[in-house]
Amino acid sequence: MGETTENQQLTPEHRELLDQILDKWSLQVLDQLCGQSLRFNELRRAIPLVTQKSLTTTLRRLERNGMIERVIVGTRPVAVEYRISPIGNTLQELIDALLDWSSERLPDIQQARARFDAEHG
Amino acid sequence: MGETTENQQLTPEHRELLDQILDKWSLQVLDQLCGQSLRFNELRRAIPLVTQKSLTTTLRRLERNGMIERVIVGTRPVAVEYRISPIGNTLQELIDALLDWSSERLPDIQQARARFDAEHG
DNA sequence: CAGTATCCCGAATGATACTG
DNA sequence: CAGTATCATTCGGGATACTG
Repeated sequence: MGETTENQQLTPEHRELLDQILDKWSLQVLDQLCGQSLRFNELRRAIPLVTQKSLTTTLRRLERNGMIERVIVGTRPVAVEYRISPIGNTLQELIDALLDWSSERLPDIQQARARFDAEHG
Repeated sequence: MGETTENQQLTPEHRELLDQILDKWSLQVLDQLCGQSLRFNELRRAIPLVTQKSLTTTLRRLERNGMIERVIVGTRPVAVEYRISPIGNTLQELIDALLDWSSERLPDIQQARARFDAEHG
């Protein structure tokens, strides 16, 4: 606390990365894969409103960034399991922190929204 | 560690909130307002590529969610200062943690990307 | 200065059909 | 089952012009 806390700069590179792993669907996928492996259609059922295409895109991007791992189970038809990776696991803690934060602050935020909506049209 | 860590659920309400404050422009605005008040055009100049419209939209949404405060300085023409709010300040720590995380993990992630890109087309 | 109001286009998303 | 391919659509963002 006595030190000047050295804040990181938000470079384009960081921003791009965070954009790719903190977006709407990615958060829900990572949330689902927290602690359990799931197959494509299991994920699809677990995440309301996601389309096949959006889910595929999201999974590919998360895999490309090393956040999740795609494991092919060579059964007939063929099964694919998705699970969190070691890197992704380190991100989980931060996402949990964000969820804790939003749980804690949501009442204040809803109040702020109500006040804003009342003051403006 | 001995306890089962009780993970928060990512409800639609939480997801919507995080979507509104962790998006591309919001992160950059919050980053800029960390530790200093800035005016509209100062923000605009500080954030490359942002348009007037996108900046306005972002600022309104952050204000509505109680993350920033809009202070009208009643000079002639009129000046408006934007600054981080108390709630927004609690979010700053988490954003800093995300930036630290991405700085730390970026090499691994770039390696994962290279491997993915090599294995796929 | 700090916006609002329009128009408009391209990227992202959805719907549908098909495949290893 | 786990996708890919294609087409249709929407919608956020950009460009531009105007205002308190």
